[in-house]
Amino acid sequence: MKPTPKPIPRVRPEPRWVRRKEARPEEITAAALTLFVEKGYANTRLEDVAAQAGVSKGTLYLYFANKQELFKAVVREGLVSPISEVRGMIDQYEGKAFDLLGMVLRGWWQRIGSKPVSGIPKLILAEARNFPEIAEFYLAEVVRPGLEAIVRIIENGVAAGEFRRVDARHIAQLVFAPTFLVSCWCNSLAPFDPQGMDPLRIIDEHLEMLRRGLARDLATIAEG
Amino acid sequence: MKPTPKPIPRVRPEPRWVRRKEARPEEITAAALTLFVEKGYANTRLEDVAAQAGVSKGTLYLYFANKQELFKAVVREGLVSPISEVRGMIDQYEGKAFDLLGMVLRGWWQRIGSKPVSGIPKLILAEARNFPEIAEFYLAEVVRPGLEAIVRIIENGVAAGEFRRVDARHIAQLVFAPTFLVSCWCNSLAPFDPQGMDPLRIIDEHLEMLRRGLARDLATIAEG
DNA sequence: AATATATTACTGACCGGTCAGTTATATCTT
DNA sequence: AAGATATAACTGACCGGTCAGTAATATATT
Repeated sequence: MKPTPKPIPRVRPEPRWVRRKEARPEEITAAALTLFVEKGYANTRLEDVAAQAGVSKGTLYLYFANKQELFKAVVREGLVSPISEVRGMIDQYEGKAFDLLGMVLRGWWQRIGSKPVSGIPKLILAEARNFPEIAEFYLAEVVRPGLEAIVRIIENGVAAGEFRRVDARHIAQLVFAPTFLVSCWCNSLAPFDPQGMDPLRIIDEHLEMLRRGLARDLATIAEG
Repeated sequence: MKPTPKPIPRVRPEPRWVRRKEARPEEITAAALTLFVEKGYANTRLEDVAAQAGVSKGTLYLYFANKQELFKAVVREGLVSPISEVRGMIDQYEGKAFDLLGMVLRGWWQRIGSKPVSGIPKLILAEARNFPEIAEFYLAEVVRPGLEAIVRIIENGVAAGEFRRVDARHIAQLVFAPTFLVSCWCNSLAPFDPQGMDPLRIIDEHLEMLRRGLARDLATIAEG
């Protein structure tokens, strides 16, 4: 029988953990986003979130009051910066309304659609009835401002004589529709049918349809 | 103190319940659909489903092996008849491709979009990762056939010289996008913003955009 | 009486949330 | 510079409620 090995005294024993008060919240919300998107809210175990964030379950509760608050934090964090970015882009723009539409949609894919944040709409959708507070928040902070932004682009286009006279509100919803479809697809069915959708290509086709569908002067359609 | 009233012997005591072997399954799946759509899969208690179906919890298990099977049954049942209906409509059609597009989209709203079944896409979306089997089923039985149908309409339109030369597959996805948006909206955020969306109006605007966006002969655009 | 259908009462796994205890780090003392 | 002391970040075992699923029992139907 081997003698019990005497523990080797290490000069610099690696600590079991280190203090990282600043970094924790973001790491936790990032892990939570991943798991929420993958498994849904109810099916995500906080123990797994903790593990993925490299932390213990108890630690979660040092930073978030409970599961709901963690969920809210995930949503808020995921949306704040992207929105303000797009906002900035639109406000300081001068040029053809249609080109701005193109920048917004393609920018959306680059900064949101292709990133993990794109899973948030799916989450909201699924959990809206269970979290009225979040539904309201999402409506007020994302849906309405986003729609409003597109509405203004359309109205500018109409005013400039670039677009035909349309109901800007309904058209704005149609402008959004494909991005919504894409984000939902990528975060739920795509794993089962990888080649089923080509987001960038769809956005391009969508833009072409918008160009033709919105044109006031039919002669300009051929130019594209 | 009143004497405890002697129970009145009834000639025809109403039965506490009656056998309704045939009717149960549908009633149960209908109740389940309602609750699943409202609360999500995990958050729906079978006890509540049973109550809503006017039955006790144990009875559920006479007709469905477990919660998952009930869920699958809900999805399957909700999709079988609507799909075959739309199928029939498309197969036996002769006429302008664009008009058929209009019939399909407006028919979708009448028979699906405005009905409880419209909540199913939301469910699939939310639970796809947890139910690979259902995801596959939905892809195979709904998404691909549905897309294929639209693709054929577009291709016919192109072949007939009615539409410009387009990539039918991507356009088909764009055709679907607004219906998807509408069905998700109605079943999650609409309760918090009732006037936020007017489905029929959106479909009409969408059709107008399609008419212009797909037209080969620009002269025909003005006709609409 | 026999069987199918339904109810009721129960079980046990699971997981959100808690908290007593542990360990890394900062500060004080010599 | 080297302990000694204090603080707060972190851990993980545990508790309690919830709910899917089951077993035992009752009622309807033939």
